[in-house]
Amino acid sequence: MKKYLCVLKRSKLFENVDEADIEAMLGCLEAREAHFSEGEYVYTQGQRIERVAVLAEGRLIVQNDDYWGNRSIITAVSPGEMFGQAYLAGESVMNDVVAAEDSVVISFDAERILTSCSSACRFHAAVTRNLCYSLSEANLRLVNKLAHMSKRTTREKLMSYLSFMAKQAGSSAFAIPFDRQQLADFLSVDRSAMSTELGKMRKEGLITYKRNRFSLNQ
Amino acid sequence: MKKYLCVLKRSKLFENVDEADIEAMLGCLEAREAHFSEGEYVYTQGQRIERVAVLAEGRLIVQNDDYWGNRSIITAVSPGEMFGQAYLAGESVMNDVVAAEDSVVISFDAERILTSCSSACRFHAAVTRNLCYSLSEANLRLVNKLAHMSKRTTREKLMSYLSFMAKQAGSSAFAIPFDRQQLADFLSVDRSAMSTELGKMRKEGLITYKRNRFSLNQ
DNA sequence: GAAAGTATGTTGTATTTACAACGAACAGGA
DNA sequence: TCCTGTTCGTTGTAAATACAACATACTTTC
Repeated sequence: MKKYLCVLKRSKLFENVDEADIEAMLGCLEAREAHFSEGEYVYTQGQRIERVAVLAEGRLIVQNDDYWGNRSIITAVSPGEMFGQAYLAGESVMNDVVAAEDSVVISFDAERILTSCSSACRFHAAVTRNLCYSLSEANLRLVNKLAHMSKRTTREKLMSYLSFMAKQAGSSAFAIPFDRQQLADFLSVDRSAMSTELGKMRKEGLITYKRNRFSLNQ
Repeated sequence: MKKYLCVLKRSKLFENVDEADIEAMLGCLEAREAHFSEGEYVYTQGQRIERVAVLAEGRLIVQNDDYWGNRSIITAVSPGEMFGQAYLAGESVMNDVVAAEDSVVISFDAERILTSCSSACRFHAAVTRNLCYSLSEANLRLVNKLAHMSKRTTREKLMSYLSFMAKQAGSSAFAIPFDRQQLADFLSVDRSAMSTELGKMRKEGLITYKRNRFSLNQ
């Protein structure tokens, strides 16, 4: 497991913990290394996990098949990324996680992470905190995205998103981290329809923009 | 603060901790009681909080005004509910929280919750765990909702939601916790349009339903 | 600077959705 | 039973959106 310490160090779970300390904690956190060949399932729908995992090597796909067999890709997982932390509280997994390449996963016991141990394990508290921070940040991202997505029209979604970005930038002029296609995907709308709507909003004087630089008026 | 112990006990933050232990922890968690008159702001957009709060009495509205002054209600907070936990990691607040009635808020230092203390404070670890569980559950709820909402058409949203409920129930027949209007609001679609779409899906043999009892076919 | 590739904007049409209005089914109480 | 309010389904119309196809602008590469 030693060879993956540098990947673990890059993960949110072990932020501000250095490799030696991570290594010292592996036992305490009940770390396990698991190997998956391309196409193998890491988790399957219905399973209970109660572990938090970090991808050490390879690439995973989180996908969901509905009752009628329609598959949708929820997300991809790259090395250093954490997954499974949404199932801490014991809910059963609702998606399949499958290895898109030969992959190595290192997982930790959720209870152990949450249960503080003897002072011998100095950085245990840092890991607990990192886990909480990460969950908290994820919550915030999701709530914000949901706020935009729950608007009914393309224009409202855009106004919600652009307002948010302006607030975040603390200025009515700001850059967005998406190109048009990515923004459309993010807001779940059609790119060209969105482009048209942006055009209308500009014509009405609500906004001005060029490429990924926007400015809100009035 | 003693008079609110029974409300705190009902909150997710203090689940499985009894009143005496909560009282013993108040100091350690740096609990503060704050009173707000109707209309007063509990938090305002842009603020940094780094506290987790529980509403002890009254009612709060979490609302968001966009750049052009359009206000939207994000959620209401009832006594016993936790709020602010999405800002643990230090992000600044993106919404306004305003008292809809005269309200009492008890807040706790986020760092203190995450930092394990001497064994004198026996149930501190339980609170840390509760906070994590709560964040984890919220994440799961949000991700699932987002999965439904990011579908483009009403039919796809319905199929996604109904599939999810079937999986959760472990059966192709299940009840949903919403009436039609609530379901439409949850999926951000028009009730009557949704009703029509459900009718079509039934006619095509995909589903059968009566009131809030659904069954998936094929 | 020409060519190729990518990103963005525009247009017309087909489809989907929202909206409004109404009627049927159902539930609870007087 | 009748009355009342609520939920749910249906219909027609207006509006919004997706889709496809193409035009334009900008970038990169040679």
